[in-house]
Amino acid sequence: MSTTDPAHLRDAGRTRQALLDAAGELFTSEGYDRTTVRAIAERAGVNQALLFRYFGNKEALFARVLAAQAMDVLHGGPPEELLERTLRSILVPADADAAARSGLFDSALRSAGNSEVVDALRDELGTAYTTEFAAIAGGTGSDDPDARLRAELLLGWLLGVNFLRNVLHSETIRDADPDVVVGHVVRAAATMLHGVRPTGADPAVDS
Amino acid sequence: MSTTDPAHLRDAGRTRQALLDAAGELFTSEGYDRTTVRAIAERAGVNQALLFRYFGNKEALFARVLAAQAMDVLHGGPPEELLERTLRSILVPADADAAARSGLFDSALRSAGNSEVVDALRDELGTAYTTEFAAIAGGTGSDDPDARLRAELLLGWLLGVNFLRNVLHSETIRDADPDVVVGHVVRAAATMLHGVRPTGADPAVDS
DNA sequence: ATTATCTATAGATCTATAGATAATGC
DNA sequence: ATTATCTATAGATCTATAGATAATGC
Repeated sequence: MSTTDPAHLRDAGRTRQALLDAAGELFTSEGYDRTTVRAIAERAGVNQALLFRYFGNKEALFARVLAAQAMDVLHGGPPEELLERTLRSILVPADADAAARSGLFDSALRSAGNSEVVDALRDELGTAYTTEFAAIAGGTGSDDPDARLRAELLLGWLLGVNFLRNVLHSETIRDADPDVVVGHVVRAAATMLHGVRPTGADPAVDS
Repeated sequence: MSTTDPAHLRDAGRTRQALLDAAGELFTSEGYDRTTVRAIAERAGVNQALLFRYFGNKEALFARVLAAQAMDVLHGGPPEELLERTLRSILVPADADAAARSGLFDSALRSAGNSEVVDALRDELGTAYTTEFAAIAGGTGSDDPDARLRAELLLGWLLGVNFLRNVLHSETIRDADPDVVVGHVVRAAATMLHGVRPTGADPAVDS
């Protein structure tokens, strides 16, 4: 790892990034309130005062983390695959990146940030997701209120499944075959999104 | 209200209940961490030291609140109606009771109680819910792993929708017709729970 | 006399800042 | 000389307890 690299002992950019990474991991696993600035600095391997130097305060750092992670997921691929892609990143947080990414939800979820900054940001992210889903649900126009509703219900599902999997560490979901989980959700989502029941033609009917 | 009733100025049972009620409301709206024992006592209209006298500590009080609310929902009606019933209590928290009830989710969700007591309790409640759903999903036996998985995915959906509605205060969900929301979710859930697509016979196909 | 309630405070956090120190870049 | 980093601490919480006070029940 780069932590032991003596060539970067005094690098503002690296320190900043280390703080962002550490904050992302801790906010994800502990939630906003239980993550102390001291813990973030310790994990980042830097002095606690630097957090304030680079981000001003704890909430501003949180907002940065949230925004960065959200954009990562949203622009990780084509919209049609957003559901499956997000779901898989929730189910199989193989690498540290993926785990951090799914942390977007947890962070938003478990933080009760009352600050206007954080609230506004959270609204913005929620809207971005919903709009993306609504585009799929409603075809072209996302101005169909029902399409928007169905999109939001879907977002809710992702939030909840992620919560069960990555916060409560549900054994049932952890031990399940991701393909099976994705199958269940995608099938049910199709029912809801397109208002269509899959034509009986598909060969894989369970049991 | 009874707060002004001079006949109950010095009633241990009433004080205890007032603390439970106040704690339920605050844990729901603020989460565990942001709810201070002082705030609970103030809302209950009693001295802050009494909370410790009657419940020992903050976490024990939280566990009490969580257990009480969970049992309320689980035993609020027949199992077949659990999904719709829970969903409606999430969507239309008409009275204070219903709002408090849906708070079960929020409380569990937003608290990151690391205490073994709270963790154990949360596991227990999750299992109770999942078992109830699994019974519907898998017919008689809830030992079918896939039935259990589908049940848990459903629980996750409820968690997420409740989070959007009652924590993030989503306008889209708040303004939607509860019957429509229930319709979407129940239809999609049926697809997943019974592995069956609804026979085309039903008259209400959207648009 | 018993017990519900209140006052006052100990002790342990946690965020944030002020000011000193030391490593880099010119 | 500039700026990244560290030390030390102020100031504001928050949980929990010890001990005093006052209302009830016999």
